[in-house]
Amino acid sequence: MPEPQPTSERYQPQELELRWQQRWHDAGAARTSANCDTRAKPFYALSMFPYPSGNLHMGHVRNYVITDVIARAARMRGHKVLQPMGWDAFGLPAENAAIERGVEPGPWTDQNIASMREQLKRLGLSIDWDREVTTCHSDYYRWTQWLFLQFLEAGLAYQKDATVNWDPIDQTVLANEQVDADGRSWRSGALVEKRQLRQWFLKITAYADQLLDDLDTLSGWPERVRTMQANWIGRSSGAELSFAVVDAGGSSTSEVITVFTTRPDTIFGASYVVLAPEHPLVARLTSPEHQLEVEAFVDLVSRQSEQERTADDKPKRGVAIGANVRNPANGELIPIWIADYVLAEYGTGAVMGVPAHDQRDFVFARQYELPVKQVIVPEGSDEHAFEGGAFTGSGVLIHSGRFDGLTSSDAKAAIVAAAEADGWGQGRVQFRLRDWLISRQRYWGCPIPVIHCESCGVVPVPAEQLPVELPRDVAFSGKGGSPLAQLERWVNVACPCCGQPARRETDTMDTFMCSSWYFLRYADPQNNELPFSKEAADHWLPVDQYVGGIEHAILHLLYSRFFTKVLRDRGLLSFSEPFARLLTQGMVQGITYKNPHTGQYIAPADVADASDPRDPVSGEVLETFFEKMSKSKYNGVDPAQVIERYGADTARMFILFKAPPEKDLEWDDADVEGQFRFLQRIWRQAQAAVERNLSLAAGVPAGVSAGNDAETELRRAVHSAIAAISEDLQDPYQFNTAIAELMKLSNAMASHLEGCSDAVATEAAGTLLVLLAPFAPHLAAELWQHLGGNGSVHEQPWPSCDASALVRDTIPLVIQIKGKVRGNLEVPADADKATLEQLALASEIATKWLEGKAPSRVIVVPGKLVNLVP
RNA sequence: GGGGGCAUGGCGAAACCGGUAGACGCAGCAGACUUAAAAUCUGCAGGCCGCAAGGCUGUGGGGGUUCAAGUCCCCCUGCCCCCA
Repeated sequence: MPEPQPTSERYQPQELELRWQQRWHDAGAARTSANCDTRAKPFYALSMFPYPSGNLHMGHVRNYVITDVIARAARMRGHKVLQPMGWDAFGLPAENAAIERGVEPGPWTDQNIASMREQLKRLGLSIDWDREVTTCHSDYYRWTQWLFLQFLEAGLAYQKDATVNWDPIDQTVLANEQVDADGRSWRSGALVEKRQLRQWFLKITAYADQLLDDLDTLSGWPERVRTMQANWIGRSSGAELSFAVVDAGGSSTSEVITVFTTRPDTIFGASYVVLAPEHPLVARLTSPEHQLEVEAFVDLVSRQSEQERTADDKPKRGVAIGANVRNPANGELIPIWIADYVLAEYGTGAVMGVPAHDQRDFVFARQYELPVKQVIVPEGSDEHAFEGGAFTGSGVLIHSGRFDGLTSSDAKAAIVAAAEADGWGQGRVQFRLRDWLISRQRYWGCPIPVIHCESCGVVPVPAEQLPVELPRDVAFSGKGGSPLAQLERWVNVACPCCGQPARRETDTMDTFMCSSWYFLRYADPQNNELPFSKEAADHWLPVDQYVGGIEHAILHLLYSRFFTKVLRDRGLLSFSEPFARLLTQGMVQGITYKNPHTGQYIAPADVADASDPRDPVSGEVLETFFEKMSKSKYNGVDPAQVIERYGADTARMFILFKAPPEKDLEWDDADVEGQFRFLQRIWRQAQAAVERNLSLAAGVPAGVSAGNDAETELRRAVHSAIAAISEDLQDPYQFNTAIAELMKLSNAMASHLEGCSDAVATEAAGTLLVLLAPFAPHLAAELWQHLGGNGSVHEQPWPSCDASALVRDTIPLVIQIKGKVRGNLEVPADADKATLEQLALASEIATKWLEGKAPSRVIVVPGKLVNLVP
């Protein structure tokens, strides 16, 4: 047994970290008001707030550690920083716990929050907990309701019938994610039915153009997130064209089918028209002899999901309804069909079938032997052969009357113009984006604050009566619809308008509503008059850096952008985009073992030899790979255990060093160990400095100069570390290389410290701690104190690079012969081109490789290389 | 099928604006210290040939531009993500 060393001589992260966390808490170090220097520029660092499951996992840790490093670095650079935290606390898990275990959602959630908050605090994050928000507390959701009423007043919230997933056994509505791939309820196992129910929507489509166009202003967002949003919004320009319905005798009726198409240039190729089975005209136009067949088909389709209906690899099915339309372009009579691949919600719920130039129409036409009429040929080529499918590209029109010979794009304009002139169509922009369905038939959500009155209709709950609180003591059976709807004492209420008996709305809101504005509440969390004051919001927002998972790249970010624009138009804000910069961090993956034959996942603890992983039962060789940590794969690593063993600083350093932030990160215990060793090494180096009586009482010394080689080398290491880390902490964030630079500095200290003056050694040690502070805040603070540092290391100004320390007298000049490196030449750093050329030509390398001949060409890159081309 | 991304040692990765590929770390090997081990320290390390000096080769594959390509352009393969 080795002698236990005195405490101060050993790195004991657990004790030290708890001590500093307590001290920071007592001093209010992370409170925004505490660093509220009015001259300082505000910086808002935001992590996506978590659902309080009760368990902190590594994905959270990565997210918050990244944000914390950014926040701490910003503080040291003189910003006043807002780094808040909160809880996205409504949602299904709490309600499921209520159904399964009879615990009330509210207290259950609060307990989870309490335990997760403690786990979070152990990470040493500089979060201002005074600004914590919890979406399921009425002092928050009161304002979610208030904001809903803003949407209602603006005409942006409305009700309409929509299809929901209905569980016929539990008599309840299911969310899409509660329906499995076979279309069965996750709970009852019943085949889920489609039902029409009156639901609340927000009119996000009214902002589709802005949401799309403003993506171009988000230069601080990853390109791929912007692309995903643009695709989701899906703006396409085309035309609505009207086809008059023709009766059995061949004369036009008053009915008209309007189709949406992005290819008006192909209208002469239309050989039929397809309605969505749900289209309102279907019932009216179906001929008596097709009645039975059509009804059966509509019924069949109603049981399919949208994905099944539109998937490319599924056969397209349909039936004719026994009526015809006249093609307005050429007067031809073509039949009306209904088919599963046409959706009622998209466009007009009707399309023209052009089999020659649309792949789905082509498949459909082949199946039902409908004519394929080619009207576009590829430019400069013969007619297209249709064995492989439709020709969907642009080309030149044929068989299109007076439009023959036009290119597709000219023809689109010409045909739309003709349609507009003759009254059978018009140009139109179509979006893929649909209005946002916010109704949930659930208890554990924010109640929609309206009252339904027989005489007054939909009446908003007056603002002064907010919040509409969720009732307590509710029975959760999981059956019979929303628990709120079954609670007569809560539902029955007097109409605020006329005082007559009325009924509360029993739907609650989609939790995305709560998370679409939480970042605004952080700016002004205690406000009792408004969700936030305009001054506070405009002061802190837009968020300078938002950090979170790519899984929110579409919905959460789109809804938040939508809220921001609506609130701007209501005069509540004066900016248009909530998040100036966005970092989407990669997943944390764990090592995963799987038996390739049985498909079973094996826990790493059951694998005896990691270098030859085998099934503990059968001895079969296992597949080894990295996958997102999850319980079912037994590949999770518990942050609490890592912190207990190595401390939060090691966990932070490992996560930041192992991979660049936006890439997936493979958890590796050996690398964690490596980081721990690195921090221990810094500890020892600092102890050596203490023993040498170095002191940081006067801060990191300035104006230090080098007198010998060791000092020159060390100062160069110090200042190139400052330059590199400063760079790595700026927009493309590269925490992994920043930590590599810290390691290089530590290595340089190990090699040169002995030969250095106290001044140079102190500069190096002090700078290392200051640069380390954002990454390993506890250790940096501790060692700063050991060295007698004045104040907190976290309040030190970010160091600036002394360019003179980087200057070299000589540099190694690379000599290339015809682009291949053949050697180095030590040359004066300031030598000009001509000198470099002479030195290179005179070198042994040149003599050897040019064999005495003069080069035909010489390229000189000063400071780098000379390339001699024979 | 459409859109986007990625591909570099045994592994994670680095490489500014085209200018010495593999920084930094993990794993590994050798040495020092130790009775021994651990820890620590020092050194080696893409591959091939060679005792060595040195040479050849090398960033998924093929082609191109250039004095010079991991980096730019074209084609192909594989993997991942999003949308259908």
